[in-house]
Amino acid sequence: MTTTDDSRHEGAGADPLALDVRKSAILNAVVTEYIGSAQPVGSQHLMDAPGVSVSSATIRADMAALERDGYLAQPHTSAGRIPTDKGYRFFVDHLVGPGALDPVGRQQVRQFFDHAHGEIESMLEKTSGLLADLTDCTAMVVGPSHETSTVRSVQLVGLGPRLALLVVVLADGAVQKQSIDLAEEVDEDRLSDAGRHLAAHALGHALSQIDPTPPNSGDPLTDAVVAAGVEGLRHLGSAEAGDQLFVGGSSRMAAAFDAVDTVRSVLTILEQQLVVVTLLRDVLDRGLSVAIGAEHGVEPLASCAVVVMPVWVDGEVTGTVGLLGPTRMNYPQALAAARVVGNRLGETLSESRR
Amino acid sequence: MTTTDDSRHEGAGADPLALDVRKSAILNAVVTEYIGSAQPVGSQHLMDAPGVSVSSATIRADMAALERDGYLAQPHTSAGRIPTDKGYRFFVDHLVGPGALDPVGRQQVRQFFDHAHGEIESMLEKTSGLLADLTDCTAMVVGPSHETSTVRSVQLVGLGPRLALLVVVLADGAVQKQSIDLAEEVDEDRLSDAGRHLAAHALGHALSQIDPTPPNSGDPLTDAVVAAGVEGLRHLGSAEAGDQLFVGGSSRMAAAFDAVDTVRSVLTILEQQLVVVTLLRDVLDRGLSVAIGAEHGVEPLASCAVVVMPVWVDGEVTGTVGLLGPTRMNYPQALAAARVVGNRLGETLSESRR
DNA sequence: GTCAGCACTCACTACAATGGAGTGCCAATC
DNA sequence: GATTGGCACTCCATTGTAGTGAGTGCTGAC
Repeated sequence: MTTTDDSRHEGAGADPLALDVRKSAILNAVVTEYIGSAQPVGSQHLMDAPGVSVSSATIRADMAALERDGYLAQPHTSAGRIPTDKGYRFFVDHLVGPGALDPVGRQQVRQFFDHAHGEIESMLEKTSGLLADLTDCTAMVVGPSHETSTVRSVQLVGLGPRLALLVVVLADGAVQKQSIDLAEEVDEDRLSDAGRHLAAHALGHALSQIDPTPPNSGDPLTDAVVAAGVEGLRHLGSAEAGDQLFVGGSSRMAAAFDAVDTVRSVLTILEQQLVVVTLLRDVLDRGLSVAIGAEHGVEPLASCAVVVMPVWVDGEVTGTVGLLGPTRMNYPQALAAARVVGNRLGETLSESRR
Repeated sequence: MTTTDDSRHEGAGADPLALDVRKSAILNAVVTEYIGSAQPVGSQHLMDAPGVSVSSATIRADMAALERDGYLAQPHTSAGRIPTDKGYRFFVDHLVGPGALDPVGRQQVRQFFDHAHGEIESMLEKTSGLLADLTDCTAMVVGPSHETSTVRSVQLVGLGPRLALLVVVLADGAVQKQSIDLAEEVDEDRLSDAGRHLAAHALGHALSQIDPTPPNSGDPLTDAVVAAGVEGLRHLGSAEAGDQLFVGGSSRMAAAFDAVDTVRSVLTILEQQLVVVTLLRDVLDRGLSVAIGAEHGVEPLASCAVVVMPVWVDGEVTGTVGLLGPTRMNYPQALAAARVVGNRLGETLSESRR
């Protein structure tokens, strides 16, 4: 009797997230089952789940308790149970292993990154496609922020009498540009002259750490152009320039929901780069790798979950990979895929920096 | 009596697309009504349509004839009629005026292009958003092809011991890049030397018209780098490099159809840049500005129509704007919006070339 | 605490009945 | 002879009525 007493105390502990061993197993089984079938799960189906070797009646009692505690919900009286956001949260937090990618997926990832080359943008774009393929979710990839990347080359190109284009190549191979309006007419020679001064001033520095006051060259017009160029450089390195976002597999959202309205509102969100980037950053800042339902503050995504992984380049977090799917998405698979792809992406980017 | 005889002859002419004045009016009314309501249109509702001042019985007879000729279809026996692709085609081909944008839309367009500035990519991206807003369709914008644009600046930047980045600025402000694998290790000095040779060779020429055999410089290693650079340039100018496509408002497709499956297959197509660009080009090449249903060969878009307008820059067609919607889209509005936006976009791009 | 048994709930399906929008046809009319 | 009002007909959509079955909560026995 003492043993049963013990387990009962375990279940009734102060921590609202602590659960009976069996209840936990049941919850796990419900989530797993529901992720696969998208149908409410009844007590009968759970009898042969691992860690649950009791009768359906007992399971029913436990499920009723789980519902009372907010982990499960019933669409209607005579239906099975589906997990609530809280239920998914418990599932994710108490996942045993880190989850591994299936062999086929691992092969895909290896093949992709072994052949990855060329422009960074197209690689990130393709990475989002890869992630979407692996997980059947919509994938989001935020490119390395340019604040910390060092300048490899700076050039001023005249486009019109009072219009110049500032072209910057960063160490990671990213090319940024910024049009610069000139107050006065500047001839080609003086422009390239200013370009050289600008290069001398900025080369080798991170975009965000460029001294806002360049040294005087002696010629006021050149100085003005250089100053405009420095301003442009700093703007490119500032947060306003915005990180580039690549969304892949948005069509998967249409397969995930059967309500057209939901699909529409989710797609609308995905069209707003700023919202998506902010969402991913927020989740990461809160130290989470999964945000379920209402946990992220974006109203129209209430029936969605987000999986986020940082991308480490040379010991710094400079990018993000993310997945968006219905709350009943396959979390183990999604987490594994995001982790693996995020890591390999970071490695690949680190290599190309050298 | 002769007058009625005349009108009958008109309707029974050899041209299968020629129609009775009244039948034509009825068809017009059906299309207009159906575009608005998405519901099959009955004979009663057409009695007060302009150009149709006859009883419902007469309308019924005409509608039966129109169905026999393939312009209309009936979902089922006791329902109203909906237009077939052929019906839409007639509607589009016999539209009276060129159709004008509503004042609000016109204001939006004016405001947009008056404030348009900066990088060409972000402008095209925003243009696709504008078009989607104006028409409630998904908008596609294909940027100016780079084949004909002249080279304003060429630069070689070393990224690694055997990796260089070719950065090209074109006259329209587009920046292109291409990574170049070098067979041997090349130091910074020699690289910039090769860059100067490359620039001297390519500056002022259109990307596609660069002489594939640059003059010898005397130094074999430099020559090798220059040759690789020329190849890179020609690749950028070739069709393979692909035109850049911007898709805006893809969420509108979810609102247009109520079958989730349709939405998914359409979104899947929209994710394939090459397919979309090819589709737009094909339609334009066939001299059409509208392709309805099966007219474009893309199977999954069978329930969609495409509206295409060329973008003229300095007397040449270099880009495309397009709209994708259900076959029951608002053609007059879509055509007007695409025409206006395409024209203004062309003007804006032409200006920035100077 | 666990379990078999039992009554109960409620979505889902099938089926018939009804209403109505719309059609096709025909005889009368202009 | 084109047009029209009248009329029978068709068939979708809606409603109502069981019947079915999956699933639940409860209870008393072990």
